[in-house]
Amino acid sequence: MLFRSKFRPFCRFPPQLPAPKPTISSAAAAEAADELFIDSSTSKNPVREILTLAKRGHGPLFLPPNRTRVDRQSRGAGKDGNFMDWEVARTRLEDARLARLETCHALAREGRLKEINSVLQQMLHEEGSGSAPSFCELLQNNFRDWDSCSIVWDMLTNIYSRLEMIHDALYVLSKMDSLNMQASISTYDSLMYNLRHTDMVWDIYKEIRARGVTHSEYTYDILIDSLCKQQRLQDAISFFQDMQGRKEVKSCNVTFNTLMSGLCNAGSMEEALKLSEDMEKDGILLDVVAYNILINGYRLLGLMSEVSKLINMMTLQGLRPDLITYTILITGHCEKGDVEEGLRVRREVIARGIQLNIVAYSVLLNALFKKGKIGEVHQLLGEIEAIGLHMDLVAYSILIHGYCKLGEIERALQVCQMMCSKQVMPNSFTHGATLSSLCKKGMLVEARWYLDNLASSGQMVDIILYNIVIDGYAKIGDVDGALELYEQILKLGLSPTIVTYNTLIFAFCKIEKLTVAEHFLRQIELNGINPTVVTYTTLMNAFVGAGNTDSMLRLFNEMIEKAIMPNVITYSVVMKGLCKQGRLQKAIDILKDMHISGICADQITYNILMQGFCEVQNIEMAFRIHDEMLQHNLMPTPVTYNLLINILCLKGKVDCAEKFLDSLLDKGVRLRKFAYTTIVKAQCAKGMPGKAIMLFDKIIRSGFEVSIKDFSAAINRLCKRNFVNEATIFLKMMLYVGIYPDEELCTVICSAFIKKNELQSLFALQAMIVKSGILAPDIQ
DNA sequence: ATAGGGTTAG
Repeated sequence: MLFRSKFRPFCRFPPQLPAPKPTISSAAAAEAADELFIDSSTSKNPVREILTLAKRGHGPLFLPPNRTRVDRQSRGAGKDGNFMDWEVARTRLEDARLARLETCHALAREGRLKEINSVLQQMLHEEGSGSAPSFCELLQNNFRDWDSCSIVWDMLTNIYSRLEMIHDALYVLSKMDSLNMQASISTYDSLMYNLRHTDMVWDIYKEIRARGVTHSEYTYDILIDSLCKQQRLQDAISFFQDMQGRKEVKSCNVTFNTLMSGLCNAGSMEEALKLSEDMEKDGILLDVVAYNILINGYRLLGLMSEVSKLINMMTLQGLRPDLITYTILITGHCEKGDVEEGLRVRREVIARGIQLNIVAYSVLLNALFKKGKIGEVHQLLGEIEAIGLHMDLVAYSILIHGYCKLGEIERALQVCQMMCSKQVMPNSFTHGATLSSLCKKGMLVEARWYLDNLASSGQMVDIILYNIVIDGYAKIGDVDGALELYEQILKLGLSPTIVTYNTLIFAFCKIEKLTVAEHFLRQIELNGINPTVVTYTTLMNAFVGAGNTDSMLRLFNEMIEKAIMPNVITYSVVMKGLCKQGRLQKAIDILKDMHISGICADQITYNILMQGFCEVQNIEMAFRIHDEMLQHNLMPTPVTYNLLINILCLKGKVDCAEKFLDSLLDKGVRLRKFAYTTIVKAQCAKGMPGKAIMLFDKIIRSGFEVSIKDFSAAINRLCKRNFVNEATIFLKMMLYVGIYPDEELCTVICSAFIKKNELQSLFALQAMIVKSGILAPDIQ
């Protein structure tokens, strides 16, 4: 390095020009580099800090290592043979187990159930799943004659079930059966609860009845909830009605509400309403909880008018809507994108003397983040603090996610540290935020490292975290990375979801391996996994990108045949393909189809259609589409304006373009730099240098970051048309903002000076070139 | 028994 700086070689290597003095663009590049850790020694990058903290293992993003498995250590030591041989280790382990089981039996004799509970929980947690057979053997061989043994067996089943080691629980249960021991109702309840998504629940219930075990206050609720979860709505209703008919138990509100909740969450409002009417006919009135369940059902369906109707109805019945009612209402408004209305309800609730809790605030915070209303986020946070509400895991996760999405990773880190200091520990949701922002920045090495660290430190990693990182690989076109992580998922025994598969299909599309992508679709179908609208839309879009509209239409027909409903994105892709083929009328027909089937076209849909018309230079249609957007209450996007301004300039209507731009600025519309520079270029090309200079000045003063390319585009066009003085003004503006011309641009300007015989300017420029070191020493 | 947070396609 030292050698090279002292003795520059006399040849043109390296072939690039030396780096210019600090300029706007290089400063931006430095910032970008900083963000991307290129300069790792000096950067004080917040993401790096997160990672460093995480690396230390006790950083705020990682749970303390309290999940280490005690037995692993002793087994490892035994295998190494350093301290004792394997046989000794095994014996010690078994001794320890026996000692603990003995403790349990002794405690059982004294009825100290809570203590048995904690001993067993600790032990089963350490042993993990698959340990039931060895425990059964120990119990059978060593504790047969203890009078308290059936309590221990029952609790063993119970704890396995509660720790979600369901196979072990069922194993112990079957052993109990063979030893003529009876499980308790709370164990049966727990088993039913953990098997609520399967039809085994019914088998367990039958066993309870066959054995004459008395049900608990939860048994029927668990059963009804389970039947609803398995979409056996009619069975759930019949069971409830039977139960009432038998008068075996007084049908209490809780059981009825459980059924209502199951029906509403299974999307069956009709059944729920019918049931509630039947109940009212029998003189049983709905309580606030029942109303809330129904109201939430309507919210889930997006039917806010029905929500309001029910709130009125409950008020007429003399029931007072509670905080949960209002939270559902606020959530509904926020989901519709109307945070203002959500905030209005909040004011109303407070005026009625009801204090919002952290759940209601979380809903509002999440919605405000999604709208980017950071000022109001901080206002609400201030309110939360003033009231003295404590932030919980969900609230913190919303903050972390929100800040990450806005790119404010420092803030996210601060929140993370804050929550850890308050003993609120991050979970999978929280980690997802960090992982997505790392992936979004293209920092896949870091994301992967972070994910692997979470997995190896025994923390909860779920399929969504893997999906996030697989998508990160897909987005940068690293299919190998994506596939390798996919294999990892399978090795870990996690089940990939359709999102995983869609993401992998996207990865193949991204690197233009469309045959492979479609083959992958066929493979997942063969494995009994149903593709979704996203699967098809991803592939269809890739075919459009490859210029293969026919294949796109083939897939579109295929999804229709399979009754997979296309959405606004699917239709937009179809329109894009048709536009590419020049079938513009057909594209408009699709837009009409969308309206008929009740799918609202959005800005991107219109932009695609507009682009189609711009490509054939049909200004009238382009503007008609713009008007239609406004008629549909859709705010055009920067892309819309870029398209319109570009088409005006392309057709030589430069003044028109400038007037349009001014009218937009008057309306307070934010435009991208492209809209301005398009007009500047057209003005330069059309011989309107004065206007170009004025507009360019406006660009700079509006705070846009201008690049050498923007200047070159103007100067090249001006020089070509002999506007040398005006080109010089651009050059001066350029130097003023700290950008130096490159070799190519210098050549253009010098040639123009020579052509016009402006030698004085030529010399001045050459002097500047030498002074600033724009050109390499050997050609000066 | 009722309310809040994370992943994919234009």
